[in-house]
Amino acid sequence: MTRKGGVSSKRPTIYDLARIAGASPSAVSSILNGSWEKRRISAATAKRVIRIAQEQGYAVNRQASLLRRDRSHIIGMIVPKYDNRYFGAIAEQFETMARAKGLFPVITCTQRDPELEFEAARELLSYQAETLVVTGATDPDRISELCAASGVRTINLDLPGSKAPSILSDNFGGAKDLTRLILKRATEAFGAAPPLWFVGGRQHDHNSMERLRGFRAACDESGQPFAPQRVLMPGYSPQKAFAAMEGAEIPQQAAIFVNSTIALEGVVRWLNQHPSLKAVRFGCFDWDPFAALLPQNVGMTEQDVTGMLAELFRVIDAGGQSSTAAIKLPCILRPLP
Amino acid sequence: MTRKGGVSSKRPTIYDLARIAGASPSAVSSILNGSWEKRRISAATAKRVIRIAQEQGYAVNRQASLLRRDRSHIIGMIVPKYDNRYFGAIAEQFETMARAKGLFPVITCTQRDPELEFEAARELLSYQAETLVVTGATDPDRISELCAASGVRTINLDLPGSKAPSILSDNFGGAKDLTRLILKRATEAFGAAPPLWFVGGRQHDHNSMERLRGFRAACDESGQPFAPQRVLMPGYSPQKAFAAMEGAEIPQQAAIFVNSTIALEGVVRWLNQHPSLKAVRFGCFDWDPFAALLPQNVGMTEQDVTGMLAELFRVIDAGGQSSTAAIKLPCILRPLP
DNA sequence: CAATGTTGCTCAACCGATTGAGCATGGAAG
DNA sequence: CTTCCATGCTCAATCGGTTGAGCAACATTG
Repeated sequence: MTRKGGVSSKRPTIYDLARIAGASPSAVSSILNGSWEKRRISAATAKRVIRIAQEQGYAVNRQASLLRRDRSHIIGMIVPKYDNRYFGAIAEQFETMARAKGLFPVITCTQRDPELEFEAARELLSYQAETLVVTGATDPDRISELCAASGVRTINLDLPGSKAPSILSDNFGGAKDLTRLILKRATEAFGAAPPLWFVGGRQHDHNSMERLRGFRAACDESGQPFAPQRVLMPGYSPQKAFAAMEGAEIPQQAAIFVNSTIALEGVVRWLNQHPSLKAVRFGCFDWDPFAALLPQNVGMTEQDVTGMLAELFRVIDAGGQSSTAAIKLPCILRPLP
Repeated sequence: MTRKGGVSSKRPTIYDLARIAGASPSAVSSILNGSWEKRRISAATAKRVIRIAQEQGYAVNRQASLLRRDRSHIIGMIVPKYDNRYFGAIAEQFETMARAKGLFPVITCTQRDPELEFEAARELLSYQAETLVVTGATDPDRISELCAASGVRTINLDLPGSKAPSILSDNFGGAKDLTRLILKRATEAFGAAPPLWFVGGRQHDHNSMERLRGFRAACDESGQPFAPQRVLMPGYSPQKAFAAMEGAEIPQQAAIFVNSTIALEGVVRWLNQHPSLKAVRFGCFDWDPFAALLPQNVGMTEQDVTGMLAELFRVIDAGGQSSTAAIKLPCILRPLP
């Protein structure tokens, strides 16, 4: 059996199948994509072609198929990292839900690099993605503009943007609740409210700012002084959080609001190197099953990933007429024993 | 400005650009894909077309481009899960390294569902992936056969297959080292060697079998009895590990070899509900930064993800003539204080 | 001044699937 | 015996880039 100019094997096309089956390429095409009944192809021919396709190991060429069709059903997602539970869960559930909707999910991980984010968005556009979901990007509006120019919908997940619908956690409320819990537990442990640090995140990151606002609100509410020098926002990485801890002068009786499990990695590594600080209490915005078992941890804030993704697909299903207003979902506070 | 039969805006094509620039579509194409010097297009025309492309927000249609070109540069990967550090690191580093090689990585997560694995492989074939990397699949040989029929290379990562090159951790050696460490530490803690459990993984999973073999070798070597009823392999999920622990009658002085952080989630959740077992020691095959801080944890086995991926791309660069023999990489044992 | 080479492009076929239009054939109705 | 319709297909254009072949216009060489 030879195909494609005499070279044997490799990727049969509908033309190969048509020749073998003694049918026309258009018949084969419609049989394989399911439109054969509408096109009045007999069941006998359909059965024969399907058998031959199977024998030949035929797989449609999506490039050719999508070139002609009007919809690609591709939905792209940009994520900053895979290496923590939060984004891992987002990626995994996104794939599952997209597939359940008959879409083809393509996720790409952009390491919080603004240029890579933009390049990845371009690339997904080139692949004719119909929708682009942007998570944890530095400049979502730039991506939204790029996509809008090509008529591609974008939706911001877990970050706000002014040019596209955004789905967010209630970072303010979540942080306020977590701060309250930390203060309560630390006060119980130490007999009095200890100084409270805020560690992790980025100065100009919207989520970080909102969480800091919630942190501050809880401090104010309980009459705790808010000290700007105890706010450490060195960026998202365990190393940076660790380095920031080095610079902070943390007393033996202290409490820490840790902004993300990424920062928590640095914080606990540092605390572990300073056994005199065994009494220090912390709480963390974001959830991790192992971090939840650390003895100094008083509670973790779990973001409602399933809820956010359900909301995401609701917005997608609703079509283009959705507003750019942000949808906020409450977080789940998980106090620890 | 109208394009595509009078409808305004949406996705300009090279034909639109050609019309605007007063050039031919082939000139525009070669300018935008970088082959214009070879095709003797003047720098002036090139500059003009590039400017117009930018103004119009042009992005190449990969579907059309790939249809004609002979190489797609797409490299696919199948991963079972994203929600743990091991596969998170694999996915992330794979993307980074693939991009550095000028490839377009497409990762899909298949939830350890054999049918979904196969479907995902088909799908990646349809997108003209040139290479498919299979991780954690139930039946890698079935996928290898499918791909071989289309002339697509497959490479197994972290699992052995007979139909494609495989890159593996030295599960036997890693498990033997970890078991030794667990026995040593538990003996130190209890004064005598306690009964040793093996928890996690699947009965017919190659990696689990190899680790069990290493576990057993270390038991034999140190004169510890190997008790089959203390081997619990309920499958990969925290819930299953938890349930298995419920059935096991673990004494206060015991030690556990935990096969994967996924199983560890269930094990520690269970241990946490049984405070009388505070003394129980465990070690875990796979690494996690927070699990590493749990007081009962004596050590974790880190698989050499970077090394495996370096090996993977070495095999890919070497081209088709690589053998189907397995390449084994040593694991890194990380003892904990 | 003819032959030759170089520059700067354009033409048209092609990749593989999709799809609107249309063409035989056979049976039923008038 | 014609007309009409249903059935079961095939034809050919098309999607948007890519690429080998080729063509003017001009410069250079003998």
